[in-house]
Amino acid sequence: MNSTDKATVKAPTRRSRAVAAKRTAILSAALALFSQYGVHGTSLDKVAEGADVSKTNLLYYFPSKEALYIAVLKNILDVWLAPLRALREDQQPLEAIRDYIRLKLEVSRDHPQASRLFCMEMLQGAPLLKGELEGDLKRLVDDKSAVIEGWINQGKLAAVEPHHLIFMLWATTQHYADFSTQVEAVTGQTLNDDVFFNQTVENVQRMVIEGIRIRE
Amino acid sequence: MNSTDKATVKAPTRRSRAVAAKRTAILSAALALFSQYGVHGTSLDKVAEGADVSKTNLLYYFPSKEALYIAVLKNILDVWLAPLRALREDQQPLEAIRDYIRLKLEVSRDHPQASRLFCMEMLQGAPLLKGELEGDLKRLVDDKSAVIEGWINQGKLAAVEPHHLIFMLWATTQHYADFSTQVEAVTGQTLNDDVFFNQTVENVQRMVIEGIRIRE
DNA sequence: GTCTATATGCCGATAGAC
DNA sequence: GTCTATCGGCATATAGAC
Repeated sequence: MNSTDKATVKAPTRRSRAVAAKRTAILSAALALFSQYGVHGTSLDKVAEGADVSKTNLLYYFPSKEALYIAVLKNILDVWLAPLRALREDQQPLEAIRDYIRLKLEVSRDHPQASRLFCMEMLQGAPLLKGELEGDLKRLVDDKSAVIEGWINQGKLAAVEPHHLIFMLWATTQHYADFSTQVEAVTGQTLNDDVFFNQTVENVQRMVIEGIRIRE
Repeated sequence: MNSTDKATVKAPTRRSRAVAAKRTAILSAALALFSQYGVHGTSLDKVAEGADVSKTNLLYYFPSKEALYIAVLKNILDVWLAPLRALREDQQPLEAIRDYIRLKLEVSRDHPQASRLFCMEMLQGAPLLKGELEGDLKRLVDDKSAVIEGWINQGKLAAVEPHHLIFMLWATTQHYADFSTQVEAVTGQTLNDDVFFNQTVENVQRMVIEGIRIRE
């Protein structure tokens, strides 16, 4: 900590802002590289270069590569979970799910690196996130499963296992970020193309919604 | 996966069989490690140890780490694509898709490492598979899209973009292999559990099928 | 085909001046 | 906080004997 300035804690000084900016620059460069080459495939040299700082300086802000990686993961977890947090029982279920799909596809379009890094961590068994998964995430999913269960009991939704519905929502929306290379190879298009984005939103919404709608 | 080595075209001697066995042992150990730790996170030492050969010996069979990685990828591509290849227009569409989902979930259960390594490669932009993706895979997907299009034109399937339906099938089924850590953290169960496996098959089938069924 | 020994390069992290 | 210099370790790959 900076002992020369007692006001550091309250009002951010010019210096502390510069420090914060450097931290975010490093985190951003790390996310870009980790998500493409993996943690082991990325050297601190490259991260430093991407953030325009020296490697030694980087290690001043983050004491080790693992510490940096954990910081990156913590940063993106919120973005990733935000759409699910937004699900609430007082909404109309089909509208809520329609909204969720659009939101999550926006995340896939606007934060593909976060999505991919998260996926990569999961593939490896989530050694650094296992705690969060079994704690916070499980609670969140249990909570939202109860919401879905409620909708089903009110006859507003077809009887499906809530967990599997949540997995389907996750899988179908993330796919466009995580497998964007494949999507592009096959369709020749990207979510960044507005027409393709809207077509994707509508198709995913329709298939999922029709699959869980109640019919008379 | 269980394909025998074709290096010796005529009569396989005892020696050539031993050689083939070593190659597959190395490929198998490499798949297990690469899919968990990534290529960069795995040393040839560990692969050699896993295959019970010396590192120098391993490098006799595969001249470099990259050559080994490519060999592993080529091996699993077929397994991964087999279910899609099985889609044929003369089938009843809903039956065909129901079968596809079960087949692909069996792959997720029985070859999770292949699924994960494939996913990992995709996340990184598929530098070594891009050629295959834009060639063979694109042709296969175009072909199967035409099949789906045919079903739609015959009024046997709801009007959806075939590509998005294929992506949905891929995404929902692979999820249980690629994100098995998360699935297990949330549900406490695995596809290896027969009850959970069947529940998964039924739920995915129902949600997807209901989403694309034609109703009067 | 299989081994021992080793060349060679990179990378994470530390020491210490300023 | 930032720099230069460097240590120590590990990993890929090769050389050469058997």
